[in-house]
Amino acid sequence: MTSLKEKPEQGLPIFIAEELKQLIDTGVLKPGERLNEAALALRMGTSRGPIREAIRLLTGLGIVKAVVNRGVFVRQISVREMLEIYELRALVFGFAAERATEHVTEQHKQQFEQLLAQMDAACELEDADRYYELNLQFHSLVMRLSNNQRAHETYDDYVKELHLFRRRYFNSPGNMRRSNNEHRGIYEAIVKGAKARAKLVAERHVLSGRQRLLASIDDSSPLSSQG
Amino acid sequence: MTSLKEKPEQGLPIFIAEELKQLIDTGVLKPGERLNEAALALRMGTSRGPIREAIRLLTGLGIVKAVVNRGVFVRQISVREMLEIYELRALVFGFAAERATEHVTEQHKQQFEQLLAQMDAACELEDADRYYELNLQFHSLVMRLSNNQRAHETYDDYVKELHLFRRRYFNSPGNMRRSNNEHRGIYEAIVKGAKARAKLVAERHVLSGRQRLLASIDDSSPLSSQG
DNA sequence: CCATGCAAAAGTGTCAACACTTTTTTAAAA
DNA sequence: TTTTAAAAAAGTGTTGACACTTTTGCATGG
Repeated sequence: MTSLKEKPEQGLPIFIAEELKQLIDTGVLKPGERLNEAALALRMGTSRGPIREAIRLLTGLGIVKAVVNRGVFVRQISVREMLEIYELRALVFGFAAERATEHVTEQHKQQFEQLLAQMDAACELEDADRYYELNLQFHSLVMRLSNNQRAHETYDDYVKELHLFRRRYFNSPGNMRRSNNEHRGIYEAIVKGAKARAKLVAERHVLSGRQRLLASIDDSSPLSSQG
Repeated sequence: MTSLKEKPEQGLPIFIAEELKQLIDTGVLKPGERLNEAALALRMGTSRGPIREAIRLLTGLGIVKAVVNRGVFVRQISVREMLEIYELRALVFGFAAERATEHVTEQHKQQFEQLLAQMDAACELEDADRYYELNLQFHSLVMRLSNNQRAHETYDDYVKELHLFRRRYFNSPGNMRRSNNEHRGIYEAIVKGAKARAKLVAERHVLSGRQRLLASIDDSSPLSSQG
């Protein structure tokens, strides 16, 4: 698949780490699964050294978990952990929305309105993939307007981590429409400069996402803890 | 200094990473300084392999920054970054204080009061080291009562990261007293169950710490950005 | 048939050597 | 004296080999 046709301009281990992240994100490597160094080395066309370094990077990032003499495993997120991360994500998003009231410009308003219109269109077409992509952009715009780069990075990390929890989002058309209504509420509060309201609706938007996910797992999934 | 007299029960690279963290925390390795693999290997009594893995771990943790073919450097935090982290730290601490109102018990109250009394004593004795230690415990207790383990970890990470910024805290007796008054305010709001107030005073407590630090650097330090 | 223990296989941990890049030193030319 | 280029030194990047640990599979005995 990816045997170094592309050249690692930034260092082989970093390149491999990116590849591994992708393998994990796309579900090729599933949570709880062990990463076989020799097999990965063969696959990537390198020796085990860079593979090990890449894996250590991911360990530091919290994406995999190492057990001495037994290998590293793709991290499994417990329901409790997921709930905790959602709480923090809501907190940071609320913070950003509040701050966004201070930094939003006419240009940003146009971007917002364009995104909202496009998301409406995606709702009509029931195009979940497109909606998902636009949704990311909307959140990213809010985070950018927080004027706190670190908060933006943290938020993205939370989203990625929550991705580890469940592979695929099921956005029913109904959910998409409801979600975009919430987006409108956030946008309107931001342009009005209604700080407290922006914060509140932004927090609630994330937490309602959590609620939907939570509702969709109540019955199935044992979901071990590990950690 | 630490040439493997102690045995790495958890894996050599992890052990080395801990050592390196300590060297950085204690200022032996200063921000911006390069980590020499061969020298470290010699010092730790191992080969370069485990050293490199340890360094990758630290890279993932954001403690050092790697540049290809030129080595890794102890991370330097810019003023802007410091301010951003302080904002997030305040946010998380406020969140925890609010949640703490829901989980505080009689036993915790006793712990709080003991800590506050001990900090008062440290103020009287002008024992900054002792105060610092107790201060950490106070914050840790609040974070524990948030009932969000991840938030606790995040908070600790922020504190450690801010430590990278300036080696030594200068807590003048006046600052210590003021700080502990704020602690009392937080505690009282928590036991009263005054959520909004607990959140507010907790946030302000962190931000006033930021203000003090900021005031102490205004004149000196160029403090490059790097990144 | 199940339990126990031994041996082979698979896999991780560490190392020393070599390749390549960057930095420093040295020396010659302007 | 300053500039420039080449050689040497220092340092990072990668590899294959070997040591050690864990797992697997098989055979033996109950």
